[in-house]
Amino acid sequence: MNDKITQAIEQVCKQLFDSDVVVALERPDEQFGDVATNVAMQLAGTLGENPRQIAEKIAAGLRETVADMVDEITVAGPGFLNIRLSDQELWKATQHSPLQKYAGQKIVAEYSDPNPFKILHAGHIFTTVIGDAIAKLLELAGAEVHRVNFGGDVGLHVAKTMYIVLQQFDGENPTKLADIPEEKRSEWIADAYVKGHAAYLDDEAAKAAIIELNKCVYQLHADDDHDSPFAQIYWTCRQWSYEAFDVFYERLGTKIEKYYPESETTELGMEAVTKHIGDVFEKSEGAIIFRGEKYGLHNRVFINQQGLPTYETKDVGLILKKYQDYHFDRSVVITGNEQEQYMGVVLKAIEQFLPKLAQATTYIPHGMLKLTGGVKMSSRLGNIVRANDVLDITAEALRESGHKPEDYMLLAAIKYAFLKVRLGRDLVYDPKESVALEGNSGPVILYARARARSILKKAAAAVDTSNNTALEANERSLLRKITEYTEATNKAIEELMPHNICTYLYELAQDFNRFYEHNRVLGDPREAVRLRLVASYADTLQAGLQLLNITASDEI
RNA sequence: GCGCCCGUAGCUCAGCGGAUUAGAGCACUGGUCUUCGGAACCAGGUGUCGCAAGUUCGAAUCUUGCCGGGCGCACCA
Repeated sequence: MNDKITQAIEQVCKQLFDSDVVVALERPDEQFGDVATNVAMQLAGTLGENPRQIAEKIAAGLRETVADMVDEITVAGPGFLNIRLSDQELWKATQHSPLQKYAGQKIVAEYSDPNPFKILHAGHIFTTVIGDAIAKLLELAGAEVHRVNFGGDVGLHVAKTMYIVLQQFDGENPTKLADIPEEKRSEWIADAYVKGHAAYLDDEAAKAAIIELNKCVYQLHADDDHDSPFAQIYWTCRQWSYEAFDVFYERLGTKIEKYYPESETTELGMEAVTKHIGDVFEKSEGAIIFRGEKYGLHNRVFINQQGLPTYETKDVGLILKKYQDYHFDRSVVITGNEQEQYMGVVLKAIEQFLPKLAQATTYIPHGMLKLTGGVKMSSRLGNIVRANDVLDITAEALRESGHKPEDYMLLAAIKYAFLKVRLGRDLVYDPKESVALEGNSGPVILYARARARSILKKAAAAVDTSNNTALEANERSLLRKITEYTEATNKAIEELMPHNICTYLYELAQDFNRFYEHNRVLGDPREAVRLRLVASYADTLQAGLQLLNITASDEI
């Protein structure tokens, strides 16, 4: 619909002024019309004419070419061109056709990134929900999306965990693994990490032992060792971590199709970095570094003094590995913004020897998750808020408000709360507010949808889809709001920011509530048309919720 | 010290260059309705849009400086 109007305006401008302006349509205040454009003001500069006069000329031309689609075309203010569509065109506009910005593209979306040998913390649930919503947006825009994550199965944190495990097992005794009950595995690993981390900080001997273990873990991978007692413990613990991730993702309603462990990216990374010592990387104090300061960035170590790859090199390997596996058109990487500058350095380094891969990468940083009261959650400290804690405090909030903490409601509350603020901002999470039955919350949207579905179920009349019934002003107003879904999703796609969807859904629900309060549907002479409105409204809410990966229910 | 991000009503946030009064929700106050799911609707009012300059016909929105907060700055991830 908008395409036709846009084309018509461009055509008229071409005919009248021989101008090739690109027309951008906006959504004006309702009193002015359904769509508007400021082309006349743009043209005024180049043509040296009064923008209002230009607008009048364009309006006259348009009245000829799009007469069948519009009710009224007016000129207002400094030269805005306002167009009021016909009812039929508005109905057509409820058939949403999202911007196909990524049509036919294969996109690898990396997010969540939990580390095996550690526990999932609150930040992971946040980043996973955000990553999921972005993946959904990419799919809506026509992409084939592959969801992957990246986690450290080698490195100091692994050595810290293994140090305590070995202590508890009285050495390399894999048979002791059987003593750990299945349901206690992730807690047990988490606990070992926390203790290992503390030992590393407090105890010099432990620190030395952990550094040694770190090398052992790298060696284990180099040797492809699956048989030694040490290796058996290592691989089993890694597997247990991955199983815990599977459970977590399933509960959140997502599926990560591939877990990239760092161990599988080190070789490719080392190869690439080593190959470019001299032209891209350089030696410094016994390490191999990238001199980011040449580009206004930080210098970073890629291979440390012991000859081991740092995270930087593993990330270089990761992008190569992803490309080997998928031959993607675009790689989207989503992480917390504390890594933003780090990422800048890695991408700049990659740009030096693989410019195409760097250009095909979209990095999306998001903010930090905080609890009400401003408590920040750290992944390094032992006293962290765990991912499950977030689910638990939300369940508790539901109970306190007198509701069953069913998962669909729990997740709707959490996901919506996480997604409703502009991407990039820190989020202050208030579980009470997230489950609130009023205000801009997930449960409110769920309820709004359930209510609309209930009306439709009770309806006796057939829905009037004829376009023969002229709409009343308040009906038309609601319909207009429903058609805005397309703009909301397009904006979300364009910016890759899901909060646009939340903002819109809430506005829509508010508008509907107002309409519904003052207009009867069932039993009213206008029931048939109004049912069509209610159905369209319910469908729109449903589409929006799906985009946010929120599951709705008809019975609440 | 340098760099990146952020600063909008008491609180949580939209708005991120255009239509002379900057919007929601929460909280607070009053009202409507024997309610198609009342988890509703209506009314009531607060803001030097951190501060100051600049660009523009026009700035919460762009630029610069300052103030305040968060994060990052070499062998952790």
